[in-house]
Amino acid sequence: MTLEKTYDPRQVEPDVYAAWEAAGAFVARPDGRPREKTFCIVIPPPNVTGALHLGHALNNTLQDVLVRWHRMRGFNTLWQPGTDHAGIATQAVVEKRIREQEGLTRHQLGATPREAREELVRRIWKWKDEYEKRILSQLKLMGCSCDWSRTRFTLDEGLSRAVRHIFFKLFKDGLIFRGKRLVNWDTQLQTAVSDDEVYHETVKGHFYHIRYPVLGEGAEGQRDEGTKGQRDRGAEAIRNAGTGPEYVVIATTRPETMLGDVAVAVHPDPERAFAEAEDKLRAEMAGETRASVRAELQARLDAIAERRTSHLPLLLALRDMARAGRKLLLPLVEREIPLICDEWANPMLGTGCVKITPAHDPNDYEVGLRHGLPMINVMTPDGKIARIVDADGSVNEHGGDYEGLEFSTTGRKKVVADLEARGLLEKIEDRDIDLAHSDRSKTPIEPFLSDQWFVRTAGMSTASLREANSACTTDTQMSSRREDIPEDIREHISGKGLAQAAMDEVTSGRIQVFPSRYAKSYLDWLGEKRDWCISRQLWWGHRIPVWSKTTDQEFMITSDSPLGAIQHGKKRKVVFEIIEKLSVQGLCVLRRGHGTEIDYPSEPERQVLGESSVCFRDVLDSGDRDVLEAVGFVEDPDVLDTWFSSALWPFSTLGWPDAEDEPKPNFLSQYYPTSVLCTSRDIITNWVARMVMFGLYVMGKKPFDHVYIHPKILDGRGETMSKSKGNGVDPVDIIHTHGADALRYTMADMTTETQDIRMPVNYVCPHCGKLTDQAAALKHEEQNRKSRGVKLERGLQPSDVQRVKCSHKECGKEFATPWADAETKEQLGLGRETSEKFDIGRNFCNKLWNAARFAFMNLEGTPYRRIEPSELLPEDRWILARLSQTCRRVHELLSQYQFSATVKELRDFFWDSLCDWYIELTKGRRGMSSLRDDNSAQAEGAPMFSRREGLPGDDLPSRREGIPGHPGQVLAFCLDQTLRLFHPIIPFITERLWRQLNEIVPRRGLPGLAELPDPGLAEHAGVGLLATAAFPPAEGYPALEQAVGGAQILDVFAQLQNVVRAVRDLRAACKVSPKDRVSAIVVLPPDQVESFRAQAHVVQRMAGVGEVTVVPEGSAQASRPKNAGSLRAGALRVYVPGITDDAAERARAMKELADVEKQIAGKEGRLRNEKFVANADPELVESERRRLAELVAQREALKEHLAELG
RNA sequence: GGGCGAUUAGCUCAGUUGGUUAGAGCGUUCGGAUCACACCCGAGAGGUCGCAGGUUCGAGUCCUGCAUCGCCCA
Repeated sequence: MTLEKTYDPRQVEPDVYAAWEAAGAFVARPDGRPREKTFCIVIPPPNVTGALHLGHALNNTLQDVLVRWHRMRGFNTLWQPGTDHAGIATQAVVEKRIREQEGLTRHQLGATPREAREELVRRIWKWKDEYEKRILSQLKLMGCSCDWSRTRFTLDEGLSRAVRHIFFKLFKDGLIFRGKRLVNWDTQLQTAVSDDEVYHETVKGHFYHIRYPVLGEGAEGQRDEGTKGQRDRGAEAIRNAGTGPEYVVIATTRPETMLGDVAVAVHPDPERAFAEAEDKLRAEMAGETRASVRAELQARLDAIAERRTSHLPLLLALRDMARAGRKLLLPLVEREIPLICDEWANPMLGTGCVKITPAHDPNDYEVGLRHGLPMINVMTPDGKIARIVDADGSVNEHGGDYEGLEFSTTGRKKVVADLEARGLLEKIEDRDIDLAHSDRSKTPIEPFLSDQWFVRTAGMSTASLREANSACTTDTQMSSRREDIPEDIREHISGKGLAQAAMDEVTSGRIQVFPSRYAKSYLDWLGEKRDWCISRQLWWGHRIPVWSKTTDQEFMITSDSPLGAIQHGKKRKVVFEIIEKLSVQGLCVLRRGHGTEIDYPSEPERQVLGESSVCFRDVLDSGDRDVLEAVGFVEDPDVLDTWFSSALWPFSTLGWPDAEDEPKPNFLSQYYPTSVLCTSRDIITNWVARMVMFGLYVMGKKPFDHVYIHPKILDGRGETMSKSKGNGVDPVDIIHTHGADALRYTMADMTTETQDIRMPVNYVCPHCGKLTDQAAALKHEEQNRKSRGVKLERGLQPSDVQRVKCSHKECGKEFATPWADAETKEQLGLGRETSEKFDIGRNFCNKLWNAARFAFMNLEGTPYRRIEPSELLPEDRWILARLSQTCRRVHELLSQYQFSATVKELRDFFWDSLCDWYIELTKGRRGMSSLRDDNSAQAEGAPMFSRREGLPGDDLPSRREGIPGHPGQVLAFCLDQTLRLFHPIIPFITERLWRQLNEIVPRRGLPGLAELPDPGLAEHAGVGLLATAAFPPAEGYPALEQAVGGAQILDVFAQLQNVVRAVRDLRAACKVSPKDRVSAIVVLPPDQVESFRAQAHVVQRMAGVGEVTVVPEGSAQASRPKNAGSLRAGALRVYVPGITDDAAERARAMKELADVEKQIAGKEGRLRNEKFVANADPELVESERRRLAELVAQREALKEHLAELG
């Protein structure tokens, strides 16, 4: 079986992966091995919205490196794979497709709401099946060594059960509640979206200044006299105002929200606010020297002074009016609203007064809570103006004019027009507005007051906790499962709060974060202990397992007996029975009173008017549903936030809750807590923090020991790659152009501790094969479109572009991008995406392939016998010392997640040391007899690795006698170790080469120095795969290192390398042809002469030197011959006679002299400095002196040399 | 507004607790069809380490301020 000259991944990867799978190499089995020898990673489940891009390729490459490394180290290893349903993202993508292809909304997919919902969900499952398949195949093509038999999906039955169980537990423990909250509302998708699904964009808008008439003192009384409804009530109010201003002017960018105004606020102490602003500016001024900045500060001070005159008196007057309880008349809807004092009103901005619309603005919402104001919602879920009600719930008689208009478009227009008609619009200013948009629908977000479910993450007092547990649960029949976690831990966690518990894991070091700086964002976020809104108004996801009913007078729940006390007329018995029956499976009841506050769980005996909710741990059968519905319970229509199920991933995938009842060891007991979570920084809060909270809460143990945060992949323009953005590059495209190992090698090589990795993207022209830069192509296309008059709101994304012109002049043909439709691809040819970056990996693989190929050509028949250290040549000793050192470093670096440094270390060993020096040196060696068995039929004395006659050095006396040593054994050993060390990073090629190595040199190692298990024997148990072979030891090979002279041989060889490089430099500078041999005279201290003779062949072979003469310093031959180049390396001097290009040699020597003098100057300066000599480490001072002496000697030699050159 | 990070060769990035002449890969220049590899081999050029101060015998590294860019949170 011979190897191709160039490595072709396509001929290797499929077979290798098939071999791994056939052998079950990735299948994990719980075997009770201790924690120290168990390694588990749960994959951050890719969402099924779309295919994976290079960001995922990075994420999964690094995980696979860690997993394979541990598997080879003999750990019981599990990499748990799976995918995530990604509620909103996936639903949005599928809905969008249905809209585009069929022109239907999700509500139109069925005759009834239930049918529509079922149809949409059915279609999303279809989508999911398609993309899950694609994603799993992408992971396999990358070489990921997951245990595929354990693949999970967040909506699987098992995982859904886990979701219901934890929801139930949280509900029962009083950590889940329902409340009205202001949320980010996507009016198109009609759902709340979380903050991280919102992006902000500055748009051109207006600042509307509106007059709100002030009602006269006692105006409230007048209202009762029946003037309500009078058309010109506003004008009347002004007349009634009597003293003080007639209007209050407020400014707003969203005038339509005024329909929901419930107050106008003014600062409680405007005087102080002015003073504080001025103090702050003066303080800045005091520390400032730059004139321009001072001028600017002064201008701002002047502006405040002016404002003091223009605005302050009015603001003070308004403040006093607010204190006096004066009211305003909200125009259009003619609602009386109070003037209030609140610090939210900024006296420095606009008019200094601010309208308060708690149901439509987050800040106003806070003000509303502070002042106990009503919250009037004036928008419908689909973004229209709602039926306007007033604070008491009565329908506002003027609201009809507006109801049904589009909220922020036609509604705004009419509001503004009507205000203008009434003379209440003072002015309109242009203004840039920061507007929140939904990432999913790209439409503006409206703050919206709605019912949502929350998880409480802050702590509760022990008392309220106990009450919560006793008041609301009926867990008489609960399984014994909860006892697995001691009650005090449960209580402790609930008591201090989930967030605090999760923070403590990190601050205590029980969970370590790499790089450590990311611990801060985790702690900062959790420190806010905000309630987590877990409901989403979607159809795709885990249905919230709660049924609710609005109660009336007859329907009562009391805490002492939640089962028996539900009364509902005649149906009482039925309800009792169903609830009792369900309670066996687990049930609890949450009481909730009126309004927005949660009436829970105090006042146990109070009659409740409002809503009762029942939570079920298990799925209801249809009979139970019917009964519940018959008595008026309604299933909650919402689904859970996707992160809720993701937060369970580390234990739900391992079989919780069922596994708790199974015999041990099982997957849960063996692999939880997992070892490391490997992800990118943008989901530290959404995901990592929540996994820790839920892991502690449910399992009583952290979910992982380490969190490793890797960089993000940016495209050529510096934008992060993302599925929804449309700039993701498919790793399969890279595998197509470069191979999976090249992809992985490059990924690992680029993974430093920085936060981002720039990845310029190219298209491969299908016509000429050359590359076209994507960023440039996009820019070009943008200009094209602009010149055609197309308006672009945002820059083009790769997914916006279907066709691109090859940027090479001689080609210039158009081709289709991966985002084009099938027809265009067919017509123009597909220009795949790739990146030149991956050439690094491809080139590396080819080098490895060829080095192995060379070795295989020469290693046939390599013996396996004991080697005495004295038989080894310097290069043998050196490469073995290097190998041992490399093993150690690789372990150190990988255990610190230093992937780039690991690759660099390995590359240096393999390419620079093994290929460029060691393998080159074996080419000059004879020694068939020692390479092969003595009784081998091969003739002795022939060159070992080269068929070429007359190599330089062949004529040396020692050569003819044959050089001792066992290069075959050493080389086979080094190659074996290299393949093992590289396997986690580039598994395919190493597996393939190792297979061949096993055929050619089945028994290898250095008996007596470093033993290796026989690949055919114990460690492989008949499998014979590198994927399950032993990784080189963490401590390297200490005995071997000692035998070959350890650190000393590294120094000796480094000096030899310097000599070789110096001679090569001289040859190149003086244009000596590579074909020509030169001779060399090496002058060195007498005591080193003998040992250097044993190394001379290195200089000969590596520097193209024919004859080496070694002479002691001071001897007759030690002076420089005529026409000789002169070089120096440490204590050693080299003359190379026969350099005929004097000018070149002079230039080279001059340059070297300048270099040396520069160094001398530096050292002299430093040593002349008494403080340096006094303060610096004495060893450092001494070495500086030594070095200076060497440099001075070198300078003298160079000067002499130059003088002779003339 | 608060936090985190970045700024080092033409490009992409390393640079450990401060200490030889600041490194690598790519690109570039010169030389090389050599017999494992031209996806290769050998040699070279290329940097006042973003700016301004400070600490120190000594600063790419530590401190302060500024500038530009990116991300996260308000």
